[in-house]
Amino acid sequence: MSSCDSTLQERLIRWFRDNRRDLPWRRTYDPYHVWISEIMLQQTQMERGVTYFKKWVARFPDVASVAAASRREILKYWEGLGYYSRAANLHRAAAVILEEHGGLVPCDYGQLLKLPGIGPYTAAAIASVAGNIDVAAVDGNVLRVYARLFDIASPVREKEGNTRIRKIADRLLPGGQARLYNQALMELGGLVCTPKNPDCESCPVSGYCLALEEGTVTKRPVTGKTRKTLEVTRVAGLVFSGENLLLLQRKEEEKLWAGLWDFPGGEMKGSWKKEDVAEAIRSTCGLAVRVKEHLTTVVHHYTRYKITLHCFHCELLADSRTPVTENIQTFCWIKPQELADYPLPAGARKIREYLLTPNT
DNA sequence: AATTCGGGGGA
DNA sequence: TCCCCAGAATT
Repeated sequence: MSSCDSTLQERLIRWFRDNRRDLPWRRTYDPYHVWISEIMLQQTQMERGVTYFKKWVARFPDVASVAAASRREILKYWEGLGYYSRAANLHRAAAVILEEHGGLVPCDYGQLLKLPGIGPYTAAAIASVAGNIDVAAVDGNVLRVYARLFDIASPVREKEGNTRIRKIADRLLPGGQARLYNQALMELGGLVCTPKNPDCESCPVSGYCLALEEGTVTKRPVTGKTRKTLEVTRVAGLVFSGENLLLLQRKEEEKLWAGLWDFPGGEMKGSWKKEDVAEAIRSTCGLAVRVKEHLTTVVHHYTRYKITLHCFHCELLADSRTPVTENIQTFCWIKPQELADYPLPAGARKIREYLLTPNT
């Protein structure tokens, strides 16, 4: 349009200066803070990320404190945030940073990329936001903003569209201002150029937006095909031996909920009865139990799964022995109140709430 | 290139 | 219900 009296970059940066959210890591841009925030914000919405970030830095003020902590405590501070491999990789990376970088998070793109859990986006984000290094950081927000600004008709998550946008991002990056410009793009995507109901009226660069001009804003970005929801049935046993409750730790090698603690049980195919629950517990940890009453059923969703988790009160049979650790990392017998000390997956957390909430 | 990994929020 | 979120690692 003809009313552009300043560049796209100037407008975005000015808008960012005036409208940016007051986020904790934006106070000093400490590389350690930026690193933690970027890992936490992967596939995670800002508000949740900020909550976890504040708790995290209060307990772990620097790289050395992360490296010195136990995996269990690391996971406890990650509990509920999901994608737990992020926490494991963060823990491993802290050891590398302590050993090879003197405990200081590097701001070099290549060095960052070598660290566990840091890919192309996160390396670029830390280098530019913490170090103001000239490198474009392309996340989901940036894909969306550029797909609209340039009316990109090819799917942004596939090679052609993705490559086009990355070239645009490299070309438009204003030298010496990567810290402000990259954040401005992402902030615009988060506050104005949102997936649904974008607020084009208050967009500082609407005069540059081809999709707005073509009337295709709601069609951009083009996304790939979606998959349908899968329903999964799981069972969990609260196995009591007197006052003590059995809790298992999942193996570090597990893909799902690695290293987290959980109740014995597992996925059930097709129909199932109490005998199947007992068998699931036996196959998990080798214990023989009597399945007593059904206690509660919790439902939770993640990605494209809908998990229905049935929970049963179980009693350890007198002739049963100690748990077998072939399929688990380890186990412990605890008082129900001590469940608060262990990092649990969402389903088990809901069972914990059920157990620890009076009158239910 | 396609899958998998959690969980919550918003429409 | 479906899609999205400051993606990375694996297959």
